Amino acid sequence: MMTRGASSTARGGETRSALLGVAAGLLEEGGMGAVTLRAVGDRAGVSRQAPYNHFSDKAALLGALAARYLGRLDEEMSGAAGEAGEDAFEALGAMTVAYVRFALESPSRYRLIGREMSGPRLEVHEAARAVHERFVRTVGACQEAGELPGGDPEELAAIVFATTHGAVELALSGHTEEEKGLGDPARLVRRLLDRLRRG
Amino acid sequence: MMTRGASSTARGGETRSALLGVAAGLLEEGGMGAVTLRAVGDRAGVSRQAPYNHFSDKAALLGALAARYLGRLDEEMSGAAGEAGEDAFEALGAMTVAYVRFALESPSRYRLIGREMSGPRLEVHEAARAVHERFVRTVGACQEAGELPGGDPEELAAIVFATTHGAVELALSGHTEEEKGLGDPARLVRRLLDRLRRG
DNA sequence: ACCTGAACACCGTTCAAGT
DNA sequence: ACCTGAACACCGTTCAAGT
Repeated sequence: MMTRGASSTARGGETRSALLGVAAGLLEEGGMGAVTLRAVGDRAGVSRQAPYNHFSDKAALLGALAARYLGRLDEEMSGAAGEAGEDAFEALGAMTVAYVRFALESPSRYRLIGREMSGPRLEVHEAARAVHERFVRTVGACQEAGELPGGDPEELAAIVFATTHGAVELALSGHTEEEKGLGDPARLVRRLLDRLRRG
Repeated sequence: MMTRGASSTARGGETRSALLGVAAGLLEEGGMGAVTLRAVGDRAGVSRQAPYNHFSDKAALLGALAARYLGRLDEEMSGAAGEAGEDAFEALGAMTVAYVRFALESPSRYRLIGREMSGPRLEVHEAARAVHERFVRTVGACQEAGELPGGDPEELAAIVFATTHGAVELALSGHTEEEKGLGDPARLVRRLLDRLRRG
């Protein structure tokens, strides 16, 4: 029994979350083009105007979705680093693997994040910042453990992150030589890390 | 005097090229959202249906535009490498600088290219291949000159290219620390090259 | 071969009105 | 506070018809 006015829909951010879930489903099933406010409303079982009660416009909904995805990415990176054990270098490697897996699991999802990252929405940038800082901390730990060369950890982390992101983009656009294993972004990043370690 | 039927518009791919030019103008002025087939037709002084006589649909026009941009990027990279002189390492650096400049000069243009690169259009992939191969050749020259460590030039080029692309993305999304100079992708790539050379 | 003008289906967004 | 239903402006695309 519910305490105040039973209703199959709405109340207390319930529909808001449902709308985001529906949008995520549409995105991962049919790509960016399938994410339509009308389709979101239909599948959520509400009217066309209803989404506007929870998001100021479509861009706001997409921003909220991207932020949610970034939160999940951060969790998965954190989990992967934890499972990798104590060695900082292995933790960094596991993080990049988790990042790559997250991206390849659903390119549409990854593209949405990329799209929103160059937008102005605050929640997106805050969520991205968490991921970025995790990279910097782990790279710093590698340097302290003597597993990566010194210098500004921000700079080294930027290089590692840029390469990871770039390698994913290369893989998603099919511009990598499969037979050489360059099609696997995780492997490419690992090669970079190995080269940096030796240097 | 024209030889066969004077006309201020059309004939022999003239309008096709004009449509592409108009689309480029709209893109660089107002971003992706401003590129509308209707707006293209209007500004080119033709009807709404006219663009369909030259492109099967909007995606085809965007693909052609991306391919044209990639051609220009390749030319600018080639020019920059030439001006850098004989040293292969300097040529590689100049190429990455040209790449970064091209991207930052017009983010909308760069984003269109990125968008189309993960699409299926052949002309886009061929144009991208030229840029990619230029990177590989120059990296190979650096290795032969002993200015970069050995190993598969494809792999090393992929790392350099991925980092360049990733650094640009970082800069465009504002996730770089300006005060440390990490906001400049060219500088970040230079740091990577220096680290690889020393290694 | 290339063009115009009208039409269709679809989308984001807003308004007026209900509870 | 949250919802529905109708409407408006805009877009990609197609059709019928002209030269």
